[in-house]
Amino acid sequence: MFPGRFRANTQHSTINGGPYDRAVTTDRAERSADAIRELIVTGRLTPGQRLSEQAVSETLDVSRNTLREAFRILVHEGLLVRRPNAGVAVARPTLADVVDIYRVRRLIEVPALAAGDPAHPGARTMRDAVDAALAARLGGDWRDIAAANMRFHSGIVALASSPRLDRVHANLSAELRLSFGLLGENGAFFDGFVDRNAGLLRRFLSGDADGAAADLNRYLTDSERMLQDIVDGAGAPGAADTVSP
Amino acid sequence: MFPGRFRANTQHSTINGGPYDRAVTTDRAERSADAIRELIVTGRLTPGQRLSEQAVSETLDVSRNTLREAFRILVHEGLLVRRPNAGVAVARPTLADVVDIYRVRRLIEVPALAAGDPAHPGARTMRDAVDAALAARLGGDWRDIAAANMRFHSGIVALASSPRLDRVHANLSAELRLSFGLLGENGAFFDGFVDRNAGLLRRFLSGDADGAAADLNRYLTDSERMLQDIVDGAGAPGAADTVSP
DNA sequence: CCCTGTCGGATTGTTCAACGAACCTCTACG
DNA sequence: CGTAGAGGTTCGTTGAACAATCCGACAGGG
Repeated sequence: MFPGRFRANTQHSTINGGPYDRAVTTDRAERSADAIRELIVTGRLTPGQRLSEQAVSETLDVSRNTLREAFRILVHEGLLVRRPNAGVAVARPTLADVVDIYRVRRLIEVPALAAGDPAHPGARTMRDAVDAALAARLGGDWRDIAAANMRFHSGIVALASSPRLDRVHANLSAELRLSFGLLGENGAFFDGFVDRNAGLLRRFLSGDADGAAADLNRYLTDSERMLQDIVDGAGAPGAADTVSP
Repeated sequence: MFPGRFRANTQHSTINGGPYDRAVTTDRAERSADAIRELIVTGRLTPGQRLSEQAVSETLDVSRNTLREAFRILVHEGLLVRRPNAGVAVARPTLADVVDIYRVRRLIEVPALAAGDPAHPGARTMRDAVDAALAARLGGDWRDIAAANMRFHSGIVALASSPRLDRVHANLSAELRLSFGLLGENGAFFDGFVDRNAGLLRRFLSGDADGAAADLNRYLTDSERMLQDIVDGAGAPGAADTVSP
């Protein structure tokens, strides 16, 4: 009705455009969910923080009803939790959650790698991710390293060529990054893993899938232990919630 | 001090069949989703069938907005598919879907059983499910057998004590039951598996977890092949689909 | 001082009505 | 026979409204 309504067209398809540019973006609720998910996994929303429907709907410029659909998605993914009549808040991963996430990761990733084919497109993803991680380490932003690391592991899962495994794993990654948020600036954490990933990849590409899988298993064990320590250490505050950036 | 601590968890376990009152999910959208899911997995809504927002909202006696939240959940679970500006329809599982579902099932169930402890509560679920299946076979309704069979396998997964695996597996079960809908009345399908489950369970309880896991592996292979034939036979008409009663 | 019960404001859960836009169908025309 | 329109139907999204519930402040008693 009013010009103010329209907004954020950006990549949005024009009125008609090519028939093929849709299917990816449309759908305001999904886009809102993407935006909020991004805020969560990048740590700009912290665990326990409450999200007011009105405030967020104004920020994202969508109606409350549409936003509620977005919340449904994120609650279903486990990134948000809902309390009856008290709205939603960013999930607060517990130690048990971290353990569980790693258990599932191990179950998915290790067999995928052990049975993987170095010629599979997923291997390309892994290679690119390692390169990106090496470059990011020079750049100095540990967030970039973390992102590349995640891509590396999603490449491993891709080796299985299973849409459902990809989906589940993507979800686990998001939950994990939510836990990473507790890292704060303490992300030197990842540096040691970059080389291990590179070695693992070399081994895999050379045909030693079983050896690579064994490497991965150790990696997951070590990584889990480190993350457990972090979550455990940061799990007591009790004070949380309420927006206030 | 901790009036309402948000904690990630509680997606009520849908294992229990009885619609007991218990702190009912006082959440209309979720309840609506449950109702629709039930219609889908019991075959009263057939693959490809379109769901009108207005019609369904009147049937369930909820507003269109609330129903849209329920649709979001089910789309996310893969039981409904959404076409832009054309609403939602019941998903139409393809052969690739069945293959993928079984791949993930195998990945989850076999290790869970192999590493399972006969003293775990999940074993009790398995035992009860076998008993129920044997009873249902006398009763004659193959749907009861199918339901018991599903409970048996969810018991296997429960052995792993992983909330996330439980959730994923429950979702797979729902998708599978959606495929079963194609069975029509042709469900003698399951009869042969009841005894196999019983044998598998006996083996597991006697301490031979590895042998039981091997049984399970064969079971999944056979079951998958049978289901593939069914889906293949029912999905024949060209690549294009569209409902066409 | 701390605990407890109550009250008002704020937020959520849910519904309704509305409107543009996209789709589907059926017709009329070349 | 095929195609272009017209019209109806449904979706996508919004804004407003109301009851139910929760949260925080406040007052009173131990």
